[in-house]
Amino acid sequence: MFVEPAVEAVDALVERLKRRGWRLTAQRRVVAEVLAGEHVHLTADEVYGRARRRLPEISLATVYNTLNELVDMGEVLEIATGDGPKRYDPNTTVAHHHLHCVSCGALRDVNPEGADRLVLPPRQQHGFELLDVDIVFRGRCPRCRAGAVAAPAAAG
Amino acid sequence: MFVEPAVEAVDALVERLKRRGWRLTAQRRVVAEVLAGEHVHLTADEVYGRARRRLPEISLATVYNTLNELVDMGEVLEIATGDGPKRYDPNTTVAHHHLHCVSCGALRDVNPEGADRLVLPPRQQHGFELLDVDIVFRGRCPRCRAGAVAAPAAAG
DNA sequence: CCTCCTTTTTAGAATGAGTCAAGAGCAAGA
DNA sequence: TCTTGCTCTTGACTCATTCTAAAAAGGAGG
Repeated sequence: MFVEPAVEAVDALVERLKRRGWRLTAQRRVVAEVLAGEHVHLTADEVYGRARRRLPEISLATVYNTLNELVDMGEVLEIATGDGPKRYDPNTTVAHHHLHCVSCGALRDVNPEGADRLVLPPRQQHGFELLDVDIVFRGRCPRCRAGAVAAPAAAG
Repeated sequence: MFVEPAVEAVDALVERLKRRGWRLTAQRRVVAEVLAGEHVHLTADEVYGRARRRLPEISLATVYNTLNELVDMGEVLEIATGDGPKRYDPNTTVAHHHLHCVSCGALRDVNPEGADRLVLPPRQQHGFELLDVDIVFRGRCPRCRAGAVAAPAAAG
């Protein structure tokens, strides 16, 4: 039998949110569940689509509001890849980086080797206060390598 | 006397473009000069503003068209940082990465140590055909660290 | 259960970056 | 000069995202 892969993640997320005193409404729960239940990173519109299957009355504005609240709380990471809309990544507890398909925009988590040995010499910091590093590998996903024209699919 | 720092870069760029058979019009020249003459990375709108000082009739669409042509030709790199509009980086000859101010959006070139030792193990490539890697250090630039409220300045 | 007050949701308008299309303007060659 | 083919401009358009104002839903106190 098939076990939904991220039930624990969803529960943990919901737990953390409740502990913060965040009022857990039906809409917010659905958005959180959709996000945490996926192993790929969705756009706001994709979240909206999936959320509507469970809660047809939900509005796009609420999806945006909820996503932004989650981002502000540090529970979700917002990733802009340049082509197309932002994508949302619920995996903030484990440090990781990304692999991005330049053709369809799909985004996956990866943990490159050597990321911890990456340093910016003080000489090159130009007086910046450093906060963190983002590493994005760019490439073409299997689906886009196969099919000539890459229909911007739901980010496999 | 003061020597404009990037005259050579501009000339080299213009040379390469002519060699490709790209018709060098007044508008295109101005856009190329503005881009290559800056040591920071400008948004399309900033390029437009600077270009208009030299050629007041130039239109924003032409700036976008020219920037996109330069990007397609591989002469300029397009960088989307997530907050705000894309920025354009004329330095494509030397491999480099970026330092991004999360507050005002300013973008600088850097060459972190250890970037060459960064690898994505095959196990984690998920069948992607890898093209390249983008490393972005995020932080706060001196100007934004100083002034409390960061006016989105012209990317110092 | 009712009332008051706050928070959340909603629909739709508004914004901003970027693109597109149609006509006007030029440059070069016949 | 005329034609042909780029290139430029204007303004309308798209798309992602945010804003606004009003309706709805909770929750606390009576």
